Amino acid sequence: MNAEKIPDIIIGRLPVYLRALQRMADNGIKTTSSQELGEHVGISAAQIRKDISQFGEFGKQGTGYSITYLLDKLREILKVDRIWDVTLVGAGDMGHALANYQGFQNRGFHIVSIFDNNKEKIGTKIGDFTIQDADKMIESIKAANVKIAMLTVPAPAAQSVAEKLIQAGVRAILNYAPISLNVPNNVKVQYIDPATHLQRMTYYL
Amino acid sequence: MNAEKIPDIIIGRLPVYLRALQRMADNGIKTTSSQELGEHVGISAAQIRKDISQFGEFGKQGTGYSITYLLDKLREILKVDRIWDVTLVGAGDMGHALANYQGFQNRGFHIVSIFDNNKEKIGTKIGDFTIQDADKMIESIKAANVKIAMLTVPAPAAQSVAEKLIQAGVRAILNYAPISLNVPNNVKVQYIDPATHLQRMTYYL
DNA sequence: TAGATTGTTAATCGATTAACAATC
DNA sequence: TAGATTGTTAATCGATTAACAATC
Repeated sequence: MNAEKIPDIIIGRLPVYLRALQRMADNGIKTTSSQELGEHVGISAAQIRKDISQFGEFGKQGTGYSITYLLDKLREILKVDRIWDVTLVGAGDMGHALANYQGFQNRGFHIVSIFDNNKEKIGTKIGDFTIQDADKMIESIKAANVKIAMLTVPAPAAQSVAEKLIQAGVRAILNYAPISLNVPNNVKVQYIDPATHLQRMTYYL
Repeated sequence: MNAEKIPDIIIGRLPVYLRALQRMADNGIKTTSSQELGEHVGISAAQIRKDISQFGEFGKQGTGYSITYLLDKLREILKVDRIWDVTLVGAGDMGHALANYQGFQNRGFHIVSIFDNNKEKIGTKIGDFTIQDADKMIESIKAANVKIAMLTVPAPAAQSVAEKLIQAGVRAILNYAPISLNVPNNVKVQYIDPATHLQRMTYYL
């Protein structure tokens, strides 16, 4: 792997490649080309080759890329060649949906705890999980050394909960609350807000 | 408004500005500056001024932007100064969460129908909605002239459902299925895949 | 060998930032 | 008037594309 700094925009495309390759592998395909992969993900072949070549020479002239080999490499680069523990804060509808989501396990993630501050929810179960008291969140996350959180609390609570998560050692937050979070440089945030995503499309209608 | 083509990357930031401004307005704030707004959303003041100025001169030197005026203008530009009908396809956990989501109404969207192909779900209710038979989807969407869909079906079904939606006149798809969709140029897609979003952050951990 | 496709370079294209005159 | 902040220009920075030698 290259020691130079890799632009964030490239890192952002790798999971898309990974997902498409995983799907090809599931379909029993052994080999692909930058051309073919590009058609699947809607990105130019040149860009895919350039992105991948930032990390090494993973292809072969004339034949393209071995899918399983490239999958291994991409997983290694993205550090999803392991299973990350994830905590979920906010046991509303969205929290329930994420807790029941089957797509995490084989993509590198495993939910280990769920927190809420609603006294009526605390102690009840979602699937195998017992909803825990948000007051115990910091110590519990610290003790379990969890670095990733999904945040599905109401917008007015999101910033203060995020600060507690960071205090507890969390370094990556998937934020479902419809609000921009203020976090230090060493903490990453990804935003999922359906209304915002829809508003990115209405302009073109 | 300017007649030149506005880059997609700028359009993508406007909903973020809109959301932050809406929040300021809710807090009773009347005026803001590019500097202040930038601190809220994590974008440089220069970029915010440049983005906004693509569409007109909405600020005043010395005082900044009137929040309600800028809100109106951004809503107009993004075409969310109206309510868009949205259909929801896939009545799983994620579909339920979206159906119950309270955040659409005051941001320009209104769910009008829910479809699924599971015979046991068809006819049952989610909130006020009766789940409809996916076999009736095309004609129903056509008749109602719905242009926006949220897709929460399993990955293997997503492409073929998307094609039916497009055939029915849908031009914007919010895709929750973990797969890249192949669509014509006149159709917009936004992707929400929690695992992909998480994988964009693990690289940095 | 002939054909295919990579990895990489150079050229192009586009986005961001810095700076400041204009002006409220 | 003095101070603040916009809108815009020019400079910088970064990303994408086209092209092709290398090579499987």
